[in-house]
Amino acid sequence: MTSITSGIEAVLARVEPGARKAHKRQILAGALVCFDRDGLDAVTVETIRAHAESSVGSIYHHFGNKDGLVAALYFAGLDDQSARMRPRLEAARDAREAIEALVAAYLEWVCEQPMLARFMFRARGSVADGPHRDKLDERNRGRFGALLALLEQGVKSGQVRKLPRETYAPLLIGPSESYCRAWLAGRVKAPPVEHAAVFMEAAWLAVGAVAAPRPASRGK
Amino acid sequence: MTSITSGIEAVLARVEPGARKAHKRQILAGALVCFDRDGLDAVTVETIRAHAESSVGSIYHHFGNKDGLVAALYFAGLDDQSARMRPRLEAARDAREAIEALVAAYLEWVCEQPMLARFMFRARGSVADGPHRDKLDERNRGRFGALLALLEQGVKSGQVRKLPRETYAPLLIGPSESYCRAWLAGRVKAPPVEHAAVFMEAAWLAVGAVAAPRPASRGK
DNA sequence: TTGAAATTAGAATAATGTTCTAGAAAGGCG
DNA sequence: CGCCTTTCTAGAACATTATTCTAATTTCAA
Repeated sequence: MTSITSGIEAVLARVEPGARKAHKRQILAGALVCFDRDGLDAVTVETIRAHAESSVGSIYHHFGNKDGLVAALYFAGLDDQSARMRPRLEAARDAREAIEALVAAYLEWVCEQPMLARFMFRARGSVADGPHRDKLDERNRGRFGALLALLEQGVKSGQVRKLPRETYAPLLIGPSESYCRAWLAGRVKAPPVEHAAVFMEAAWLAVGAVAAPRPASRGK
Repeated sequence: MTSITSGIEAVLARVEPGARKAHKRQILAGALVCFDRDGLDAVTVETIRAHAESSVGSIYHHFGNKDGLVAALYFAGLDDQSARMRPRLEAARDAREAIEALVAAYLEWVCEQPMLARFMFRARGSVADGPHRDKLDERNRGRFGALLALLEQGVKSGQVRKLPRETYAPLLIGPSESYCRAWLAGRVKAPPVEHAAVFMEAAWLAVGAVAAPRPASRGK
């Protein structure tokens, strides 16, 4: 039996490879299951210890504290998500392809790793506040840097509308994130990929320079 | 000195009115300040008690437990947000006006109540998981119900595109939420209202039936 | 004024995160 | 192989924090 738990093992095998770290991976995978079932706060270190058949000593040795464990899982997820997206973004030859690739890849990843995705939504605040804030910002810059460059280029060539730089990311992934959050919380049934076309098109409409430059009716 | 703390007093005065509840409001207002400064998890009941010059007995009497206090604050914020939006939504005579009112009102509210808004982003998970899940779902249905009806109507009259019902809300407020979250976390500087036009237009583009029915180019 | 209900108080308790010391396993190197 | 260093595991001890409990105190209506 090759472990049914979830696709998490594959993720961890890449982020924390090697036989030496089997136990560390076991703690992470077990903790994810606990977090998913009970929520971040409700899970105690003792719960994690029991689930991984480990000891508090091991847990603190590997992760420092509970937040450290949460952060490790979070960054593992972020890495996996990036790895899933990178090739598709790199294959894109223009802004529109890149945008559609971004949205599609994001939705697909969430559908493939629902546990991890749910965890990441829940843990985002904890990581963003904690001592890893800088690391997180840096990674996110890396993830969006290439895309923003393509967009700038698109602005010059007239394909992309000139908008405040900091609004591009929210416009592009905001709706997808919002829908995925609802799906992971069980508030809607249809898996995100089922609406991929909708969100891809919306992203392009928000940012692409379409037919009419502006309605421009300012009447109040 | 009419208390400088924040606009929170006005909010609480509506949600928990009366002289009898002055102490309860004081606990809530003080807790919000603590949460905002230190983060949800870092704040202890003792911190809250000290800040409100209260006692643990009072706190537990009024709120049951720490999560109860968090939930009370959360719903106070939700109520205030709804109250801020309702008149503007009701004034809208068609789908486009309603959508723009929704987005504008949301952005304005976040700018007026940044502490409360920041708190709500942080606490959403805790409330959505906890024993108030149903109450939260119900309120959110109420908030979007009227708008969805207007949208349905717009679909019939050809103003609004027919999209999967559950995608409207993410398309409309997803980008705004995403940007507000970034602003409240200090990752971007410009206040959300400064980009109101951008997000209003994006919302309409995502959902409104504009000029060309569809590009429909399916070439890969 | 008086009695019941609501509220406040804070000591006592229980749950949980974290530290610490000892020892076991792993891996290099003569 | 045998010694030594480093890494890892273990779980008891400790510290912090949420929560409970009982006894005052206040409020308000009759």
